[in-house]
Amino acid sequence: MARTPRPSKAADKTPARRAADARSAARTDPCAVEEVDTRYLQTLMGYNARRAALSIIEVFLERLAPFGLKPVDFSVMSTICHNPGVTSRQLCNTLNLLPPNLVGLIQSLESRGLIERKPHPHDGRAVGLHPTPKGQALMVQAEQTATELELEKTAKLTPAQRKTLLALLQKIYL
Amino acid sequence: MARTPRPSKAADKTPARRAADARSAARTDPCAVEEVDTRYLQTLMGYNARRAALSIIEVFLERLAPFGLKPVDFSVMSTICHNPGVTSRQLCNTLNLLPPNLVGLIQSLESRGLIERKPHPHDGRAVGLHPTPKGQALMVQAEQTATELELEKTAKLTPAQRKTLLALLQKIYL
DNA sequence: TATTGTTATACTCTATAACTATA
DNA sequence: TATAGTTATAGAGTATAACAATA
Repeated sequence: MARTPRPSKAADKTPARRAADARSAARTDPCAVEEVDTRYLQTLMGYNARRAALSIIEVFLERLAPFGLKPVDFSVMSTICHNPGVTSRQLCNTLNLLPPNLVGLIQSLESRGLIERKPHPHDGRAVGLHPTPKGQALMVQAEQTATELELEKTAKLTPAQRKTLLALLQKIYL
Repeated sequence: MARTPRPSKAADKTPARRAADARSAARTDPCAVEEVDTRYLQTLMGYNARRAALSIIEVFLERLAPFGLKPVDFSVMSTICHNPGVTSRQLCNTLNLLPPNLVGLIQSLESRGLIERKPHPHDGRAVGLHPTPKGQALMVQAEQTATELELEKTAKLTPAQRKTLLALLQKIYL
């Protein structure tokens, strides 16, 4: 998954120096690139948010594999545990999932004995999703594992920076 | 892609009304969930970064569609334009892509006349990738469009907050 | 008529193994 | 032997259309 990019050697060159290199290269060596300049992409929030998310998800997949949970499974199970009786439709709206893609996931969680489906008290069309004791026990461990790896992946941030980052990201998608 | 969550019918209930419903539900209706609690997920950087990234990418796909560019195409073309002569391997290392997935992408960009492949001056195995004038002209417009939509999607942030957010995200994945 | 949940299905994205040509 | 690029392919993730049951 992660191809570790190695540190750039010329990252501390000034723009002027870099331009001069490019001009001189244009004479003797018009094609070779020493260091890849990604300064423009790094000004884009979408690019940076995606790279950061994938960097965390990569470790998430490894650490949560023993629980048989991928990111979407995890978010669904966590939401069911914190909201017993929630419906599929509510999960879709909350987690930005599509109903057809949730069907197999719910069936899988049910067949593993992690959740139960009960009739909804007010709406005969809907089905309430409830965690089983087994599911709850699993998620206590899974959430702890997730929280731990998150702290590792954000180790370069102070607690205040971490809190700031969470709040600013929510300003984008909420 | 974007499931525009349509406004829920109960979304305009007052907090007081909502709380009253919840209390009454707690007695007579133990299974129905009024509001979905996502406070735990919101403490996870991976969750928030992914949601923010997808929120931006959703608009990115719409706005960049006229240019025939998806996020990865865009990042590859942008990197080629800012680094004429860059190789596929360098693109993979820089953008965290896998070589086999880049092959078809490069061929597509070449067949569209946006880039040219030239022999690498020092390494007979490698191929230098160069933007054509057509490709450069396209990317000037595409980057401007991307920058504009990014500013829209981060409109709730002050310029200082935006700068902070970019720097903190890079602390995670770089 | 609108909504919940479902089925079937297609499309995109990403990942792995193996090959070639060159260093 | 190691690396750049490629081929073929498999798997996961995400998308749309249409249907049955209920409101």
